[in-house]
Amino acid sequence: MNIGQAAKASGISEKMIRYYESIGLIAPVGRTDAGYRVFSDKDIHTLRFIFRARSLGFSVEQMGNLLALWQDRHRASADVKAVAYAHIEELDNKIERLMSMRRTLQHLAEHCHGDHRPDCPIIGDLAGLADPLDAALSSEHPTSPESVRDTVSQS
Amino acid sequence: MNIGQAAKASGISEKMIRYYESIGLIAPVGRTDAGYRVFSDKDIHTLRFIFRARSLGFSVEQMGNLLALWQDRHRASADVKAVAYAHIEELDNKIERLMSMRRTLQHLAEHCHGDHRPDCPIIGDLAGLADPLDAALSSEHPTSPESVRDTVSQS
DNA sequence: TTGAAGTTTCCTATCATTGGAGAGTTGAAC
DNA sequence: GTTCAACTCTCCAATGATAGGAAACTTCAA
Repeated sequence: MNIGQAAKASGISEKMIRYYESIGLIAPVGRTDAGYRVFSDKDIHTLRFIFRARSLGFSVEQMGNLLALWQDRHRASADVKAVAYAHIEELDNKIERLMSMRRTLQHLAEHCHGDHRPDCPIIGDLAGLADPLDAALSSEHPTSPESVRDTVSQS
Repeated sequence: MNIGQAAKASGISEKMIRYYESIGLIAPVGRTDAGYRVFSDKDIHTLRFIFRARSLGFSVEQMGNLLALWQDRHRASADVKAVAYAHIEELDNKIERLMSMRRTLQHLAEHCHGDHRPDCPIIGDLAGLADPLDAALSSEHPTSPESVRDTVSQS
């Protein structure tokens, strides 16, 4: 099997297959006399393993660990589980960070008129107004850099 | 104000301030005769704006748009709102992708014995078994590359 | 005057991935 | 047999946001 077929069969691009080989995530595969890579069924299977692990968000380093565990007949499932839970925790952290951003932004956006007027609590928050919602709802002037700077330097 | 003080006051590292200047996100600031950057109150305020936008997950490009809107006294709040909602959608996509990974991984991990035995539905799933949970729960042999390959090539 | 701390620019690296250039190989049609 | 398209090879560069370091220069206080 050539690299093109291997890419199609595994879901991993040719570029990435070469890359994974270059960084040692996968062992160097066979070569023809002309230097073309030759992929065995086992190689393809390893690539599919990587494809699935990647789609679960595992990093290259974690995939290396998982591959090692996969190839270890005497592994303890507890070790695999530990890698999985460590990754779940990472995912949780990322999710929480994104959801926190989302909450803040949603809250600000909900209170933005969204019309032709310049006043906007979103800009107000970014500009660092103490209470961007109130400011936007009550102020008569837009929250542009100059006006904000004035406000700030006056305080 | 020197760059060190500006970094402390804004929460953005010196490195990143220079970077933001180099890519044109912020205009070049003043310089002393010796070439040291000099930050005005307004510059600091812009940096804080960027700091807050970044902490809400906006990309450099989006921050450029937001800065332009901020500096535009005649902006329509609808434009700001549109940028915000576009970003919320991006956040939603990222969150959903991560949560999907989390769900799958959690499901697999819950069914992993987590003991000294090698059988593990997590590895089984990565290896591409049709039903990794069943396979892991019922098989007598670990799901190592060779055994999987045999299984696959037999099918 | 000296020395530490601050600043400058420039180069490098990260992570995972994509793109391209230039050279060589394969395989099928003519 | 030649030709031509499709494929593959290696190497180099770029992405986006950030960090680290080197070498040279400036500032400021002791």
